[in-house]
Parts: sequence; C-alpha cells; structure tokens
Amino acid sequence: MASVTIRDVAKKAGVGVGTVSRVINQSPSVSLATREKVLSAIAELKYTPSPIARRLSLGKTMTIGVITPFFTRSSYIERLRGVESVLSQSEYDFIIYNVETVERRDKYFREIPRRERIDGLMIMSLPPTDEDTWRFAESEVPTVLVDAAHPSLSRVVIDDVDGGYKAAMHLIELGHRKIGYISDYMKDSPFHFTPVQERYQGYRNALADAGIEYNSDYYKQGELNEQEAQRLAKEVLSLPDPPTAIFAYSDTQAFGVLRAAQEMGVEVPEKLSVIGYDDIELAEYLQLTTIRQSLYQSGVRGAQLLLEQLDEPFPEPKEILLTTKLVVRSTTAPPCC
Amino acid sequence: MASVTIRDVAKKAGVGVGTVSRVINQSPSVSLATREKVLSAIAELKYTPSPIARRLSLGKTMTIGVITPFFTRSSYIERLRGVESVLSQSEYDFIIYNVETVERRDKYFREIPRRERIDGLMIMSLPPTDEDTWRFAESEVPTVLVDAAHPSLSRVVIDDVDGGYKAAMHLIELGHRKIGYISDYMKDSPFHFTPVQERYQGYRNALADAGIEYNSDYYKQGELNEQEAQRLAKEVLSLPDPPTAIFAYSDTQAFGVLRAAQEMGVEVPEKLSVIGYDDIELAEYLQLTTIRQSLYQSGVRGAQLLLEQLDEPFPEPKEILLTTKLVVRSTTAPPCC
DNA sequence: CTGTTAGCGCGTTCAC
DNA sequence: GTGAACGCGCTAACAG
Repeated sequence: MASVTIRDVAKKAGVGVGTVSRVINQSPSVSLATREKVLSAIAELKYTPSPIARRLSLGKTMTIGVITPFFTRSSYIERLRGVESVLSQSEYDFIIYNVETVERRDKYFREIPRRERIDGLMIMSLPPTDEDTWRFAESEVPTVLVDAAHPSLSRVVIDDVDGGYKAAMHLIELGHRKIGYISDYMKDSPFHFTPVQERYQGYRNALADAGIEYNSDYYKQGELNEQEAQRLAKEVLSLPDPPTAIFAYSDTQAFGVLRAAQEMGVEVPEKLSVIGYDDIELAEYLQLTTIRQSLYQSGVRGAQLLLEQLDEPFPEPKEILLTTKLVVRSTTAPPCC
Repeated sequence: MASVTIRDVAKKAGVGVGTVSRVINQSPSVSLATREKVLSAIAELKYTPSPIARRLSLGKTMTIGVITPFFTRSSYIERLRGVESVLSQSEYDFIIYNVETVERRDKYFREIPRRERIDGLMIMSLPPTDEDTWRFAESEVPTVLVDAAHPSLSRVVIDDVDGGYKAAMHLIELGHRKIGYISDYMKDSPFHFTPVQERYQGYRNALADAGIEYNSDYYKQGELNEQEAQRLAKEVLSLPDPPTAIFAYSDTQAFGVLRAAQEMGVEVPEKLSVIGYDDIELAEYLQLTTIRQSLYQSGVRGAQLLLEQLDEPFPEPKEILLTTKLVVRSTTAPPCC
C-alpha cells in the first residue's frame, strides 16, 4: 500500500531513476525503446509522481494564493470563477484565503506571500499599503492586484471613471438634468485609484460635459448596503426640488433607492430613473438598468497576467484596464410630466 | 535572498537542526535557555519553515481537497463558507476543485484522491458510484460526503424526507388540499438517498398523513432552473382543476412558479401559495416561504468530521443528519374564495 | 536534553 | 542516451 515511487518504476523498467524522471518531464533525450519500457512500467504500477517531492526538488510550490475579502459575495465569486477557469487549465493549484476582518487581512498579508508557500499571489479589492508592497517585493513572490491598484504592482482594474461617466451620461441623454448620486464612503486613500473616487469623477465629468451645474445636495455618501442607501435616497427625494434620476454606486445600493422610491410612492421609471453599477445577478432579476463590470473577465485576465509573470525573472508592473458596459433595462426612462 | 533554512537558524543559535525542529514543533524536551536562543535566532533571521519540505518529511500534504460542482452557486458557496470557517482555523490548506462537466468530475474523482496530493477529501453533492468508493478506499484518503451519501463513506446529509414533509404539511395546515409539486428530475440512482427522492417521499408522506389523495397531474419533473419550472407551473395551473398551492423543489424553481403565476394573473398568495426549498439569499429578498437548509452548517460539520477522521487510523463511516426549518414569509396563505 | 544522521521522492548534474 | 550520486529543507530515530 505504500505508494509507489519513482524508484519502483525504475527498477521495474530496468533503468535508472534519472531516466524515469526524464520521460515524465518529456525530456527529448530518451530513446524510444526505453521510453516505452518506462511508460508501461508506470502504467502497470499505476505510478503518479509525488507533487510534494517534485515541488521540493524544483524549489517551486506550484500553487497560487488568492487573497479575497468576502468570497461569499457574488461579485467576488464571479471574479474567482474567472480565476478558476484559467488556473484549472494550468498545472497550478490555487488556494483561496478569505478575509472578513482586518486582522485576517493583516495576518494573510504577512504570512502568505512567501516563496516557501506560494509561487504567485493574487489580491482582490484590498489595496496594499506601501509597506505591504515593500514586503511583497522582498518576498519575491509575483503579485497581481485585481480591483485594486498600486503603482509598483501589476494589476487589472476597471475603468471606473468611464463607468461613472457612462451611467451619468445615460441619464443625461435621457433628458435628465437633476441627477443624484448615492455613493459609498469616499475614504482618503494614498493612491488616487479607488473605484469610489473614480466613479464620482466620472459622474462629475459627465455633468460638466453636459453643462449641468453640480448640486451638492444631490450627492450623498454612506455605507455600502441597501438600508443605508434607502435612507439616503429618502433624504434626497425629500428635497424641495428632488432629482429626477439617481445613480447608485452599486446595484445593492440601487435596490435601496428603489425601495425608498416605492415607500414614498415615487414611480420608477416614470417619476424617477435609477441606475446601478456592477450588474449582479439580482440586477437582471429586478430589471435594473446598470453598468456591467466584466467581473469574470477581470479574474481571467488577472490569472493570465499572473501566470505570465511567473515565468519572467523580473516582471514589470503591468496594468490591464477593463471597460464597462451600459445595460439598459427598465428602471430608467426620460423624465416625464 | 535565498530563503533562510533551518540550518541557518541552527548555526546562528549554535545548536543542531534537530533542536530547532523541536522548538518549532513545540516539543517539550527543550531547555528554556536553548529555546530562547533558537527563538531569537528565528526572529532575527525572519525564518519561516518550508511547508513543502515539512510535508515531504512528514509524509502528509497538510491540504484538504474539496470537490464541488458549480462552486459559483449560492448554495455551494454557503457550504464552502462553512468549510472555510473551520479549516482556516486548522493548519490545513484547502483547495477547491470545481466541476462543471461530467468529464471534469471523472477526472477529479480519478486524480485527486491520492495520498501524494491531499490528506483528506470532501465531496459535495456528487454521489460516487460503488467503483468510485472502491478507488477512494484503495487510496486510503479519508473522505466525507456532504449532501450526498454512500453507505461506505462518512457523510453529512440533510433530512430531506422531513424537509419535504414540512413543506407539504405547511401547505396542508394552511388548509390546502390540492398541492402541486414541481421537482427536479428523479434520476435512477443506485442508492436510495438522493434529495430528489427524499423530498418527494416527504411530500407523499404528508399527503398520506393528511388523508389527501395523490394526484399525479399535480406532479411535474424538469430541469432545475427557473425557465423550466415556469413552463411546468403553467401546465399545472392550466389544468381544469388547478392546485391552490405549489411546492417547488428549490427556491430557484419556486421563482419560476412565481413568474408563471404572475404571467397568468394568478395572485400569490391569495389564489396560489408557493413554497420553495433552500432559503437562498434571493428568497428572503423576494419574501418567499421556504424550507431552510443549514447549508453553512453542513459545511462546518463536514469539515469537522473530516478533521476528526484524519487522525483516526481506520475511521468508521459516520453519518451526520441535519434538519431543516420552515421559514414562513409571504408567498403562502390559506386558500381563499 | 541535544547533536548527528538517515531518509521523504524527485530533479539534476556528471561522468560513462 | 543513461545510470549514479547529490541536494531540496525538514522530521524522527538514535546515540550520547
């Protein structure tokens, strides 16, 4: 029952272990005859090379680590699915490190990026600090960021300025002039890259391009959840001169807006247009107009990028920019009455 | 830059590698003094043991494999989250093998259960054949099934007979006598354990207990998706004497029923009661009455069970039976008019 | 208590 | 082309 090793195969085939190793690794310098012998010995013994031993000898772990927050949320699942689709075709295993608390993030940022543990690291939506990246560099583990950015790290990001612009512009083209925006909190960030800032920027740009004056009463920030968005939407809709359209930072928040409108008896899309962002599953279900991010694609591209960089001895930080797409459904319409 | 090894630490601390190994592995037989020395050497050198080398030496891989279909679906995510919560506390890594096709399942069933690869295996919702289990046994990799069963394997299963019973009985207690059931296809299975059969059984039992005659016109099977369920629901609702309540095999299918009712102008719950199964996220959102499975719990229990069996030299197949819970929301009501 | 040594299973020189 | 020997980093068994 003791698992069969390369040595057993060698003995059975009447060759040296080196030769067996060569045929396994497709080395060209093996005569056809011996190759055959070895192959049949392998088959008879049902031999499978030990990945562990292989890794130790190779000095590579053949596994990729993925650090992701809330891997249970649909947006992360989508990205992970993209990652899985490419990694499962490669010979790399991948293991998910799920972070739900700051402590966990810190722990993982400290412990995971080690050559002894993984060959490559992917981090989703968790912008590293300068100090973090410094440590990553020191560990020499190729790293790529997905949905986060840092100048010294490879990354695949969504063009959120453009996405925010598209959302606002859709509303504008419909004829709206009074456009609210309910956003996630805009935290201060050392890098001017966060989606929050970018979408806001896109929103502002669109208004500017259309010659619409920005009205700060229409702009609200709050926690990224439905309840909070609902509360904020009510505030905005209670204004003496309420907006005729609202752009929500995320689909989840858009649902909050929808609920607020419903409670206040404001018809959508007749009296109020609502557009979200992300295009999560529920969005289609509820026929929400939204901006689609290619979440799946970002996972795919991230994994591909990482795989590439694994081979390069000294990978240059590279940026892949993904674009968004407007998906018109039934929560937006021209302002009426 | 070459990573620091146990030998470096030993040299720096002026001790043998064995001693270093001992302090790392918390062996009690090390004097406090030397332990201190070693510890500080480790700290200075920023030494981290190589998991790979450790595994090779130990003869254990310290990783658990989880084979799951469609890990992207909310029900699997829930289970995986449970698994993750216990495994991340252990020293085991875990890697997910996602199967979306039969080929992949076969491939994984063949390649993954190997001592050289993993120490323990968890399989979700994929009932193995006798031949499979035979191979699993041969590989000597402790295996536990979650949401699937085989007499020779440890497993955590949901009491689906009871769940189906609860669903139907809820409808009955509300006063319904004409109760439809839209099910997944009932494939033939060598084991009489599948959820499909069990829920159906529960449904039948409830009818029998209430003295209601079974009407085969009310029973439909189809693909497990919304569209198909919608189609089936329309058929049933078009009957000359349509049911006043429908039990759907899954929440997803229940949504199809809801949609069918909506299209046909049948009000829910006034004219038609609908109950689903699973209690996925969307269910709460849409206020669907349903049967809650403790998906998360089943992941937790499965992982715990596996961890236990890892230590036992010759683990007995064990079964953990989880119960369901009726969650009443607003799609069920007494039959009216 | 602690240093030394022999593997764990494989990839890889090096001579043959 | 091919076999033998060494090393990857660590644990465990054995002396001392």
